[in-house]
Formats: sequence, C-alpha cells, structure tokens
Amino acid sequence: MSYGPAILEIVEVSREHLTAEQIFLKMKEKGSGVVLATVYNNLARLHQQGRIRRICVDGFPERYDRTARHDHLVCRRCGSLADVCFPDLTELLQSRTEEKLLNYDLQVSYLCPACRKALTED
Amino acid sequence: MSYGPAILEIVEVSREHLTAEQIFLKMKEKGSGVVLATVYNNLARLHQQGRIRRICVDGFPERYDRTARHDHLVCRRCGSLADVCFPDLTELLQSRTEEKLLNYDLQVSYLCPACRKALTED
DNA sequence: CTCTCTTCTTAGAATCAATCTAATTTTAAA
DNA sequence: TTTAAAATTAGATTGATTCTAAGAAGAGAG
Repeated sequence: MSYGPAILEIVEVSREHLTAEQIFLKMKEKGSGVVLATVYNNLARLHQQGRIRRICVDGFPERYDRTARHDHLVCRRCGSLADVCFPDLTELLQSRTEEKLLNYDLQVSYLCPACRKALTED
Repeated sequence: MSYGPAILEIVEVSREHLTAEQIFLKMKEKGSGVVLATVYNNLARLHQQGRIRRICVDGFPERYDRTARHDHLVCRRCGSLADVCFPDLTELLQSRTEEKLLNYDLQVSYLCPACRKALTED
C-alpha cells in the first residue's frame, strides 16, 4: 500500500497548512480507509526525511507544509497562518556564528484581517 | 500571595529556558507550597501581558524565556536551546509587507556540541 | 472595621494531540 | 517458497496543559 505518496501530495498541493487530523479527513473524503495513526506515522517519516515541514505554534496542533522556502505570518489571535516570502537569511545568519547552521524557521506574528476587524468592532 | 513576581524572577534570572514543571520544582526547592496549576496560570498571564516569552519547539514542552531581544539555536537532535543574537530584523521584515507586524520568532536549527560528538562516535 | 467585588489559588478531573503496543498484513529479498 | 523487513491497524496510553468549582486573600468604599 504505502500511503506516503498520497499524504505527501496533499501536503504539497493544498496550501492550507493542514493538521494530521485534517489530512486524515481529506484522505477519507477521497475514499481511503486509512487510519489516523498511519497518517501520523507517515507524516513523521516524511518530516524526518526532510520532505515536509512541520509548523509548531504554541497552543495549536502541529501543521504540515511543503518545504519550498517561505516564511509565515501567524495571527496572534486565532493562530491562522499566511505564507509570506522574506529574503533568504541563510548567509546572513551563518556569517554571525561559528556553529554550523542547518536551517531556520521564521514566524512573524500579526493580526489577520478577520481578527483585526473583529477587534475594532468591540 | 501572588506568585507572579517570584515566577517572573525565575524566568528572567535563570537563563535556562525552563518548562512550567521545572519552574514549579524550583519554587518548591525554595520552600514554596505553590501548586503546578498556579505556575501554569501565572505563566499564561505573564505571557499574555508580554512580560515573558514562550518558546515552542515541536516535540518538547513549552519553555519560558525573558523578553530581551535575542534568537535561539535549537538542537535538531536533543531539542536543547542556545541563545544567540542575530541582527534585529524588524525593519527589514516590515519593509516587505503591508501587514502590520507585531514581533517575530527566529529559530535556527543546528547540532549542539554534545550531539555532534555523540553522532560522530557512531 | 465589615461588606462587597475581584483576583488568586487549589485539588482534582478532564482534554486531546500524539505516541505506543502488539498483532497483522504487505512488500521485498534470497 | 521462507525469511526478513516495512507498513498498517485497533486500541490503549501518555503527558502537557487546561478546566471546574470551591475556597482564600486582597483592595476599596462606606
């Protein structure tokens, strides 16, 4: 069987920053009989192989993302993610330390349009 | 009573990136009869007030840190944190988007000295 | 003081994402 | 085949964190 390829495709194609549970539901919608634990297993393996990214935001379940270089705006209020592409900082960062840097994760907090609206209405 | 000040001081003084549980243990060592839930309550309040930082690394419990500007090296293998101070990126980032940015969190992954050693010994 | 209102603390239960266990099935290899 | 390795499964378990409901402490007003 191997659900790996199907799961990888969902993560890469949908630009939605899906949780394991959401990926599981998408699989079921497509008629797959896969089980949640298998989705977790595959996501862990894909992540370990460096083929998908894992996005960790305080208070929310892990979300998964393609690896192509980009950064994230994280809504301080609702936790929603928006893609954004800041300049590549790899060289700048590496030039400032002796340690061998592997990669980096830049999350910038903001208020998403919906939350900004909700807050001004109070 | 109010355990807030004592908890804030532990986070600010110790540069150890402590978890809620570790802070709780430090309080008890000092003779405090505080309860774990209260430590969580106070940490949540202090964080909401913007007086402490919360560090979220995939697979590890939340750790708490002073707010003074600095970044983190995160060991890919053991999750340990090391402080590092890269240049302030606020203006660079803000100049690249229309959204009003609040603050940012930059985590750079690497292998800490201990893990580098352990891996070359295999 | 003392009454009231709000904040803080507490024990214990509950939550829930994520992992583990142990058994089964698939796949690959020899 | 036979064996071994990898993937999947159902179900139980974990463990950090939050919630609940009740009690204690502090702060102001009169």
